[in-house]
Amino acid sequence: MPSAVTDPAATPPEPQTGNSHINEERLAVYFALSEVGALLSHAVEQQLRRDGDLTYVQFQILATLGDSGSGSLRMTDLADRIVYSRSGVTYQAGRLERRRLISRAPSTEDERSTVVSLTAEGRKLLGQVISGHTAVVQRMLFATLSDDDIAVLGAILGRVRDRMRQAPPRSAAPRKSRRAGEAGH
Amino acid sequence: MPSAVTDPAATPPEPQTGNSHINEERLAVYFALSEVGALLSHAVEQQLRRDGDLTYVQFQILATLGDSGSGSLRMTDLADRIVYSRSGVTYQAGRLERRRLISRAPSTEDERSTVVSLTAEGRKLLGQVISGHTAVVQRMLFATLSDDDIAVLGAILGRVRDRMRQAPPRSAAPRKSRRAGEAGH
DNA sequence: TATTGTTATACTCTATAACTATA
DNA sequence: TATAGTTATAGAGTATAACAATA
Repeated sequence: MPSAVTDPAATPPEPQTGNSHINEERLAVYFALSEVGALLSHAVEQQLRRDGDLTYVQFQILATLGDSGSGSLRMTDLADRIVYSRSGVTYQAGRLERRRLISRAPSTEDERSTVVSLTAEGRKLLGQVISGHTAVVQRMLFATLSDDDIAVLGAILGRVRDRMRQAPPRSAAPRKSRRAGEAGH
Repeated sequence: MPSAVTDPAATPPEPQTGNSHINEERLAVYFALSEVGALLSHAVEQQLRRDGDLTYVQFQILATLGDSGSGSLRMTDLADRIVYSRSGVTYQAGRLERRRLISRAPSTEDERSTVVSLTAEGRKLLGQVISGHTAVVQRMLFATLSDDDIAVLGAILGRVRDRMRQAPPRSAAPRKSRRAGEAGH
């Protein structure tokens, strides 16, 4: 990672109160987190592709369906759960449907809606893929750590995650409102 | 995150020796790490786009050049540093060159090579963007944590990262050799 | 009128291989 | 022959808006 980030000429003009600002140690932690996240997601994506020829989003769709008791969801609800745009879900659902991993049918209750369902084939593939998924995570992430490490890591990351979820997207100027279409990365 | 991952029918058939396998707590830690990584990188990408209309890869290119004393690198060296395919770097360099943030010129030493250089404009933009970059990381990641937390987190993640770097891509069957073309996500 | 989902369009990015030129 | 870089091609994914059907 470039150390240009620590260039004094480039640091923000905030008051340096000692522990309120980025320093070398914090940068190193940030880079470590970035790299671990990137390596882990890369490994997971490789595994998903190898074991099921699935992208991460496609896996998310199958897993979300598999997780919903009935195995079925409306397109909109699916999009909301995985935080993805509707047209994006339509596109991905089209690909999964071609492979017979899901099926789509109009809802009987509300004829505007489309209900997506996991097929038997889709459920089977999901089971196969999840097993490799957990194996990768165990090998890449947990094999290195003691139970204490895991507990501490979980406590810290849980706190950061909760804070991030609340954090407004900007310091000032709250956005008009969050639109579904913005969600798709 | 779907709990289908914890479905007993889907767990790998490994011996459950107590601390060698994924359990609920570990899954929660994995999900927290994934979510923190995703939220952080999403926030960083938003910031880069907002403050400089740059993608992360483009920022990496500028930062890597800015970090190299001279502000210049060969295309191949640049590709190696940011772990990206050559044709991908050619494509991104084309975009950055159109915006006059970098320039390309044939090398005088080896006429096969192209030397990429940060322009004054590119250096200026880099400085502007980095300041927002560190601010985002401070706000999203470190504002929540004590100095102790940061130290512990750094120690654990550093260990995981070192291990991940060594880890062979598969359990068995080592690949023929790592090709540059594979690196570009 | 609002909502659900699809489609059309255009653009970005990636992967692969072919290609030019220099060494 | 090998290396450096570009280009051509095709495909995946995304964002936007327009659209038809239903509520």
